[in-house]
Amino acid sequence: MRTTLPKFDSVFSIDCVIFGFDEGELKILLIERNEEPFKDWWALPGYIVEQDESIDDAAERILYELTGLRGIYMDQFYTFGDVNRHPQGRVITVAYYAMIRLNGSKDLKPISNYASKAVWIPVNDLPKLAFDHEKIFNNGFDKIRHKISYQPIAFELLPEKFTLTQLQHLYEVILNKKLDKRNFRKKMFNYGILKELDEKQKGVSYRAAKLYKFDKRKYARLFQKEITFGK
Amino acid sequence: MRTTLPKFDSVFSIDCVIFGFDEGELKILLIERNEEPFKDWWALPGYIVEQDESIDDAAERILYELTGLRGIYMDQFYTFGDVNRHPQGRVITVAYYAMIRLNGSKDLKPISNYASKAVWIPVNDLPKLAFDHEKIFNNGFDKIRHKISYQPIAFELLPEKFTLTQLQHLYEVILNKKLDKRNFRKKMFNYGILKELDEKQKGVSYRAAKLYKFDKRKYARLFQKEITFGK
DNA sequence: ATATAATGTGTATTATTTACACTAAGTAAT
DNA sequence: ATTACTTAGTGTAAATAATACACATTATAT
Repeated sequence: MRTTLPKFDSVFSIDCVIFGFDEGELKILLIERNEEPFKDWWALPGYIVEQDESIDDAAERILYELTGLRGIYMDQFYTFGDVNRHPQGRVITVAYYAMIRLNGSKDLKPISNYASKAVWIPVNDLPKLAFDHEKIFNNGFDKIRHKISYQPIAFELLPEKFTLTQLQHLYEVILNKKLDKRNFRKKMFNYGILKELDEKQKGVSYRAAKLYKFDKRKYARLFQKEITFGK
Repeated sequence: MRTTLPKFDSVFSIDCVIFGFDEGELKILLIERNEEPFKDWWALPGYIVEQDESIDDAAERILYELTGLRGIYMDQFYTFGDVNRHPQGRVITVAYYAMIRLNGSKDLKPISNYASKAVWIPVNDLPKLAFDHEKIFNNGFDKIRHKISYQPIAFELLPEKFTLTQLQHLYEVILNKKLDKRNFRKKMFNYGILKELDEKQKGVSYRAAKLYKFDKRKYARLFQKEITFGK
């Protein structure tokens, strides 16, 4: 009977699907790999978990190394553990998604050296990816599509102040579906998590829309219950 | 720059929350551990993933070793990767839940030797568990509670033929909530995934209820769409 | 002033969810 | 065979949520 842990060549890594919403397009952050295997391929940002860090910490670190951002909304969504998913050995990867506010920010210079660059690429225009990263991306995209229909995570992708049209466009992009303006607004107002501001859009060449903020307190209260199954 | 995988003492394991429904109670299968650490403690069935098996395969193997069953509904739900969750080294664990039909079957003799026994224990009456297994269980329970509200996974727990009252009791136990009989039936019939049989319950000391079967084909059709967000 | 382009608003219809209580059928005991 | 018991099985009205659908308003630009 085994009383100590076995030692075989196994490691675990983190891969991140980092979503951003910019100029009406949903994008993810991809890196160009700077090391073998798949050197020079596009890939999801990810790396091996250090021995003394939790997987959540590793996910945050990787995000930080690539974007310089901390305290971002991240969720673990699935772990990929097929035997041959990594050509150099047994590597299982825990996948996270993150959502960040882009605000028209440019491509980033990664702090890490495992990536030669990091670029925002529209989800509808992704290149071939290293490893099983396409599968990981698809799985992550499905997850946020599902989640957005019962939790308004969309706010994480928008600037602090946003218009309802921007919010609707984001929903449309994620759900890949046109929505009705009046019904959409009714639904959002009914959630009661929008704070109307005394402010309007600026710099647009047409009628400026009202700006709104997201009310985190009410949000938290609303989605504690989450699941409803009446009497 | 690193070009090969690092080798430090890391392994990954699988833990399973195996649900069963028996005599109106929701239960999970626990083992009594037969090896250190936590020898003689209660724990979730789980073990280290072999080098040449995928994590999904490992989950199925572990379930098989404990129950003798194959082809059971299983879903990966979360990966736990805190640094110190295992006293002997760095072990992350990928958690799965499974649902099996109990049919009043007795406790099982495990085929494996890492467990001295395996016992069905009501979820409302769990002992202290080894490692972080309480956290894992709670997380898994939350997941099925969530999932049952949009996919009728409850059928996986019931015998092939069941009464509506049994089905309702199962929902009530999982949701921890009384449901209204008429509304519940209406809802279930509306799904259109119940096949009414020409048969009744036997061996009960009161009016026997009609038996139903679950229509897998209609189920699959119904839950392909899954998410709805109207026009 | 005028054209332009997006904002912002209401109502009727339908479907879904909820609340609620009694009769019917079979079993068991006498 | 009657009776008592226990669970099965059923309908309707009210409230809420979801859907379909079109035009006047407002700010900007010329």
